[in-house]
Amino acid sequence: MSNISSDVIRGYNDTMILYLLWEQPSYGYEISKQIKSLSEEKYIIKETTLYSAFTRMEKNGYVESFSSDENGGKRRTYYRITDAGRQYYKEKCSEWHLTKDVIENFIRDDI
Amino acid sequence: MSNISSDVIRGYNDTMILYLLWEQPSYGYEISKQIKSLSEEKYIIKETTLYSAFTRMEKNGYVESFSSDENGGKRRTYYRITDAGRQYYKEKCSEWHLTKDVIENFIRDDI
DNA sequence: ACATTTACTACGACAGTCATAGTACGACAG
DNA sequence: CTGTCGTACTATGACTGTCGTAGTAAATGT
Repeated sequence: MSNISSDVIRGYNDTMILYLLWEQPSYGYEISKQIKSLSEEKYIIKETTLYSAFTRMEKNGYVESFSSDENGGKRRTYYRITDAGRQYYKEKCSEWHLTKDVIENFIRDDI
Repeated sequence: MSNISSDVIRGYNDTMILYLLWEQPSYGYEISKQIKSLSEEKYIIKETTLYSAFTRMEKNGYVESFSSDENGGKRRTYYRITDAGRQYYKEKCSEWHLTKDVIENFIRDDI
């Protein structure tokens, strides 16, 4: 039974996160659950990977964080995608098509 | 202009190499040129990456090496895919389909 | 009341890639 | 016959993203 290896997805975690932030800000735990459900449980991002992605992307200016000044509920750190982040996401999307085409030249379906 | 980032392909270098070894043994320089041409110049594997992949895969039993006892020409180290290597390659192929499906849930084409 | 879920943070290890550098042989041009 | 280019590697060390492990702490469920 072959599983998703993280080496494969490496470099697309950021993309997945940005996809989910595209419409509205969100925070770690929610993102992680959305990745799980959108991928039909096939990919579960590790917590450390996720949070370090946030930190990295904030440093790169792809997201910005703000605290929930709530009104009950736990304190959370929300992340909002920036324009640079949207740009980066778009680049990753077109890169994806390229990459997919390249890799598929090396995949056999007939074995 | 978006380029193939090696982070994406990371974890598929081995697969590409094994694909090329499937029919007959080959050696570093040739493999590297085949990857370049099969990918239509879109992906050029770094020499160090390639040779360290060979070493790793030999250690893992996916390939075995032998020297060309040639007959003129330069001395080369050839690699031959093993049964374990074929098995591994097949697993990577089915993993690829899974991975592709997962990632595509996070790619927008309409932006 | 106690366990589980939520929501993180810290730290260090590891693997694969990459930049850089160097070796060495053969072919071919001028 | 000398120098450059293409071939065919090896060595070393840095870097990046992921992951294992651990710990904290508030909120929610039973």
